[in-house]
Amino acid sequence: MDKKKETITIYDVARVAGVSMATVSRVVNGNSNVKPATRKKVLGVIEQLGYRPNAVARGLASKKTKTVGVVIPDISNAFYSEVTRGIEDIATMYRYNIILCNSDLQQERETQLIETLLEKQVDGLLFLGGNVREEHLRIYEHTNVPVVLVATKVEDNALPAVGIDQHEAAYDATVHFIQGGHKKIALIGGPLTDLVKGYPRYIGYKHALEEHQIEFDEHLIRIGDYRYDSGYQAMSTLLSLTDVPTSVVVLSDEMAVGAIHAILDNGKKIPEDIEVIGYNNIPIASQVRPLLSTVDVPMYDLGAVAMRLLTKYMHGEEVQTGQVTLPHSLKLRSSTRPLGSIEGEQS
Amino acid sequence: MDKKKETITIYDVARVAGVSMATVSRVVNGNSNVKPATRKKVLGVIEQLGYRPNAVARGLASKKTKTVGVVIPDISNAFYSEVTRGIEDIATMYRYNIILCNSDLQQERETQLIETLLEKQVDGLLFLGGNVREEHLRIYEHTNVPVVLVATKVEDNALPAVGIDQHEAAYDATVHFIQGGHKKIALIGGPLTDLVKGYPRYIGYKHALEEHQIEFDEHLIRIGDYRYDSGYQAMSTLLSLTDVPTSVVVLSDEMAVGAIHAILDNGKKIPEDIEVIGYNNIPIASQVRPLLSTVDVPMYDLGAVAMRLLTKYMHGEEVQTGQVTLPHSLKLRSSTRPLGSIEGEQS
DNA sequence: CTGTTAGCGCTTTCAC
DNA sequence: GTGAAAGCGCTAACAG
Repeated sequence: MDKKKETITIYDVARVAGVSMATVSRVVNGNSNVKPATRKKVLGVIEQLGYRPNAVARGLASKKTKTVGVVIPDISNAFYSEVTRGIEDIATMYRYNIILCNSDLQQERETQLIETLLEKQVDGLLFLGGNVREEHLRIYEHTNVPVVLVATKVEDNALPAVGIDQHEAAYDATVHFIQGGHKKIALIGGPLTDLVKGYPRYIGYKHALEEHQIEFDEHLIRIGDYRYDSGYQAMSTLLSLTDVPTSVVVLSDEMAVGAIHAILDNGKKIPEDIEVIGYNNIPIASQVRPLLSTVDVPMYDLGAVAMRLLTKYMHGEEVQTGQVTLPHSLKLRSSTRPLGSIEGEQS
Repeated sequence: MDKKKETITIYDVARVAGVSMATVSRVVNGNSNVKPATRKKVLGVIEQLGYRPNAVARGLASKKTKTVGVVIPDISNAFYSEVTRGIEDIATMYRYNIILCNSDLQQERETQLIETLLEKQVDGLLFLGGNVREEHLRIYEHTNVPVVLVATKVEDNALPAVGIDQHEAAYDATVHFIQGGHKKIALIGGPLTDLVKGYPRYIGYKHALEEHQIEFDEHLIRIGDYRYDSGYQAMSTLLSLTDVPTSVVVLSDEMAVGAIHAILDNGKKIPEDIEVIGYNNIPIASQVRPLLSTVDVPMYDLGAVAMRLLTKYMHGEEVQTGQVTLPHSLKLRSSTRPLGSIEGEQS
């Protein structure tokens, strides 16, 4: 029997089972007020007819879609895909579906995606990375859909957010080198106009130097786009300095791997000649030689906590705006020397 | 004025603009049969009220959601995320939205996701990688929703699919080594029970040897799970052979990078001592030292072509079942020696 | 060009 | 426990 073509509805099930639509609806939704015998009969008919509930109709009638929208800047970025894993696991647990959308780092597309998601009547929205702009805020203001930011934040903490302390993480990485006796510590960072990552991390680096009376030297600063090539480029120019740095804090693992290769291609040794520390601890950090020391960011947890927060929010619980800060740590591998093994090569 | 709380509908717009719902619907949907003046007025009211069309209601009424579901085995796999890019670009072009779902390689979840997507009334379905099982086929049989497979296929070519010739690609890689004078060519592959990738690639390798009268040696075969660690492991055991291979075909780039590191950690040189060739040409292939030679698979195009095919299918055009095969090639970098530079070290 | 009128398939009071 | 009936917000004939 070919079940193609004819869509079978709750009405069909009701008719065949000899009950009302309401009853069928009750058993489909696990409502307890149904006599076991009736339930069994209905379930049988559902099976027999191959009935599949229409989520669109349900969404319209109940004004709930059990769906949350996730806007992600770049799906091929390991950081975000790991965060997404955390989101998905918790969403599955609470029986929410995810609509994952890729903004591809384009602002226009970002706004458009949020609009589309709202049109689709998602019950909640997770916005990852990227900059939250005026435009977004205006959209959020005019909707009742709960929004949680992940790995980004907004001025005035107007929205709930989950992230780490970017300033402190960069500070910690820099201090590690200072404690190792380094004086010439270079930085390969992100655009300083990026108020979420680039700038606060830069300031963290700077503060570390200041607090330890190390002179800040702007020649040791390079700005990349967080990707491999820019890390390679940046490191290459650093290597051409007359006074080559003895260590470098790189504010993304991908750039750090690029930097490592630039150093290696230059004939220098890691960590003997130059030590490198990355940021995020994505898989590639342990798939490169030497193994990359890096700031360990709890990516999965970022997603999981955010999704958990969102479920509370969607269920009407009060949710604080402002950031929930998750802990980070330093994951030391072989692109840095163990502390205590300092030789005297930095003047 | 706070637009929160009250949902404003097409009816509100109609009332304020002094027209009928039908007219509002027409302008929202870009129907040309509206007097410019009327259109303008309606548009004004929409703007003023901040009206946002309800896609759920529209979906119910029109029986079209302009949404396609994409089931992907692993979002953190670079291969699939690149394919997804291709899908997204074409989808955007044809004004379709994407619901991206991650099955996490779990079969049960795969089936469940397909069901959910169907409940959500997607207009089409793209199924990436993974094995298409009986269970799926049964679901597909009972629905009118067009399905296109990407980077996988099914027995009897029962469904339209887009992919490359796996057999030939592995064959080509192997032949490259044979032409380079190699006799001891190892293979790090995937499970032979995997009829989509593992097995056909293995057969491609085997055929290449056979056709060139090179003895097949099962000691040179290792099976991994396509990931870094398994590549490292596999290569390590290959390295401990009394008769170490002089070249190795690795059926995923991640495993290939693992293999490279195993070789390097073993103190051997690439490509001088051992040549390595990978598979897929994901970004990491050009972010490793030495740069990885690999089978260049048109990942983006796989996605783009599949999505294009699906749009045709959704628009009622006849679509052939069976695979559309896209071309692949060898991308030679520095983990292999240039052909013609053969020295005599293979006996 | 524009309005009227049925539904789309389901949930949800409100009765019984 | 179960049913009847009123929508949810929108589209799509059909009329005019």
